Amino acid sequence: MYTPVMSTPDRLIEATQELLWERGYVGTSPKAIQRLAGAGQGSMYHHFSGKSELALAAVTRTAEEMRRTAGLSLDGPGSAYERIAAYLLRERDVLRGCPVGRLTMDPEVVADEALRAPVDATLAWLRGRIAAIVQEGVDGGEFVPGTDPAPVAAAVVATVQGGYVLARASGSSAAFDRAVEGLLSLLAARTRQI
Amino acid sequence: MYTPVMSTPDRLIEATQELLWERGYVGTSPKAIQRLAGAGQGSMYHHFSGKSELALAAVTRTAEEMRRTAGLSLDGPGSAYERIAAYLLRERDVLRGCPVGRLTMDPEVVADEALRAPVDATLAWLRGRIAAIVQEGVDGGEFVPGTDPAPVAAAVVATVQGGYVLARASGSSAAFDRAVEGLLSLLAARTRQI
DNA sequence: GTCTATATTAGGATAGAC
DNA sequence: GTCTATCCTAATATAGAC
Repeated sequence: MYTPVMSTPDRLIEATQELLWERGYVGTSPKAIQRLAGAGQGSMYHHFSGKSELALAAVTRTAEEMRRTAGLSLDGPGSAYERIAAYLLRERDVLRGCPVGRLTMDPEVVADEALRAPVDATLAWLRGRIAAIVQEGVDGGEFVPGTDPAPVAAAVVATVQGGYVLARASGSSAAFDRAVEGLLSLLAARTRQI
Repeated sequence: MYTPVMSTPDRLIEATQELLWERGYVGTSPKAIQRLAGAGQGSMYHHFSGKSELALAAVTRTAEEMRRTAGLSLDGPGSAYERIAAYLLRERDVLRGCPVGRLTMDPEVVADEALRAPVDATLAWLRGRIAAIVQEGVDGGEFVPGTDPAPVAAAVVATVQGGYVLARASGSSAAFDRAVEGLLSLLAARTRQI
């Protein structure tokens, strides 16, 4: 039977994704990547020019994956409120935080235009997608008129990103859940029965 | 005339505060601290046992300062909504992010009980203080009944922390302002004229 | 208290053999 | 493609002189 082993470049990228999520760019060393990928020094430098090139590949892939995951909730069935709630309430490994948002705290990521670009694009896409859903809700009479899509969408995304901060500070996912609960209660007050 | 020069320990702590804010624990080296503080190697190790002890002093001080700053808005004049708005809208160096919240993305901080404790305590205090203000607002008839203080407070703090993430991702403070605007618009809808 | 030496390990990569 | 050898700098201290 055919055994689909991941290629060395793929294993290296995946290991880098893991480490960037856990420790950030500054805290991730080439040696740690090699160890986690089960690849040798020479192997890594054969496939990639160095840490920064690997990081770019990893961040790009993580960003794609996040869009796909978020899309599952946002493009699902239900009213506008329900889809936003589905996004906020979906299963998460809260204490690990967001693999994309986390990178914004890394000085080297923010300083590197190429590394920051996919991070920016992903969060901008997320805000835009949620704003479009809010707009649908306003147009369909689900949200009360005067509900401004872009600010509400920014608040939704910020609540998630900030929820991770609260959870990691307290060592418990409860704080994340609380923040989401708070935002949803405020948002629910802007809906009308339709 | 008396010239109040900061003591070497104080300069070391302040330099560490700066670097932890900018680069996190993992990204901050003893050498960088010494350079920024204008202190020698031996001097630093004379006053502190090492990086971790210095970091603890710095984090503790940063946490105190954050409470004081937040208190200025939250304990100020005005209605409950106005004080929360004052907190959300106060002058900030948005692109630098939160010196306390930032630390939650650092694996070594989260792993170290002593370092995480002041971070946790500060954010918990902030949530509690805001929840108390929301409760006042409910009791005084300013917020509609059924407004649940703790979740709303968590959402407020999460919006700020997440707003920093959005701002740093986009390289502009506009995203932070948007998120705050969105949350305030939702919160305003829960107020009644009194 | 501060300085200079010294030590050990890791970070980040290049060179060339296999 | 992968491995080992080698290189240079930084990280994080300790030791002892001044």
